[in-house]
Amino acid sequence: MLRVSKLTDYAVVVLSRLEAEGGVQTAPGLASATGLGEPTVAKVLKMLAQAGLVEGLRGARGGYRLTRPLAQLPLSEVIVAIDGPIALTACVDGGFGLCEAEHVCPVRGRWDPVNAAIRGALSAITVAEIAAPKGLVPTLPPPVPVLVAE
Amino acid sequence: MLRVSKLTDYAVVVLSRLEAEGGVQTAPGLASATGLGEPTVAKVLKMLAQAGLVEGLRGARGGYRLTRPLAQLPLSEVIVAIDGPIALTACVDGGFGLCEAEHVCPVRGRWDPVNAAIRGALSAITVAEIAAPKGLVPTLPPPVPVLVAE
DNA sequence: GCCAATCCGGACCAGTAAGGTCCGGTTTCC
DNA sequence: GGAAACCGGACCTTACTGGTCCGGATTGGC
Repeated sequence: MLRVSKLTDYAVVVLSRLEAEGGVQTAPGLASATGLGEPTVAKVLKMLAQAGLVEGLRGARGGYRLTRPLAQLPLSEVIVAIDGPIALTACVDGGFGLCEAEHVCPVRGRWDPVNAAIRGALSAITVAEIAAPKGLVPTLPPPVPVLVAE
Repeated sequence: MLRVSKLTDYAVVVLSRLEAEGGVQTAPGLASATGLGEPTVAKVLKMLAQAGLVEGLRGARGGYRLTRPLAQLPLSEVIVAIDGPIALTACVDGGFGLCEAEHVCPVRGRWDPVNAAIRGALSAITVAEIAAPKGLVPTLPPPVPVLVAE
């Protein structure tokens, strides 16, 4: 656990491609460019558009466009857009203790500082940093298939 | 997403109780003290024992004991003990790109710095900090049941 | 003015993993 | 010798992710 969803991973890839190419690009185009499934890419784009990280242009000749350069886009925003609010535990955030069974629920940990620390760490990293440091490297040289220790 | 499992939450509660009371305590005792299910508490304790965060004493008059004060126990260790290694995405860590389909997998993001940042943030927080800042507050005063906006 | 391309919003289903429980075995104290 | 407790699993149910698909709305081109 403590994972982000695959969609978030895809989002970074798509955003990276979006910036590398520049301009307006269609969902099918991005799908073939990234090698991901077309419906999946469309889903990711829709989520990013709802969050305002990309702009969707409808109609023929439509597509998606970045609203910000990736260097100004903290990773935390992408995660929030795809995975929802960053809260490590279920019953926190707002913290009125309104669990279903508040009087029974013994989990009175203060996870808020933890959440804040995670948010801080994730806000300090931009998508540009993890997308592709210097240009895209679509394929690595095939490594020697050594025996992988399980 | 980006959640830790409930077991991790329980672990913090159990550890907190373990330190508050001091000495050796049994799984059933901790269960009733925390209000959690007995098998669940036992499961958490077993995991913590395997990770060396608590010490299990077998036999009658057995139980569990802390191996370290909580102030010296970073939260990251608890998370690793319960949730496994901290790696936000599936195909990272070690990073030989040995996904099942490496030549197809377009996810070439560098998540390693992100993982490192998360680990750093989680290592800087001790269990003592989130467990119960000043003594246990087992029950909050019942808040006025205002209408909760959905 | 019609048609095609494209985004939009949702419903839908299969696979996986968390959450929680239970059982037999072993160790230790009374 | 018996009871109390830990140990190491297996087991099942539920929820959610991951991925696909469809009808509707919008816009540009012929």
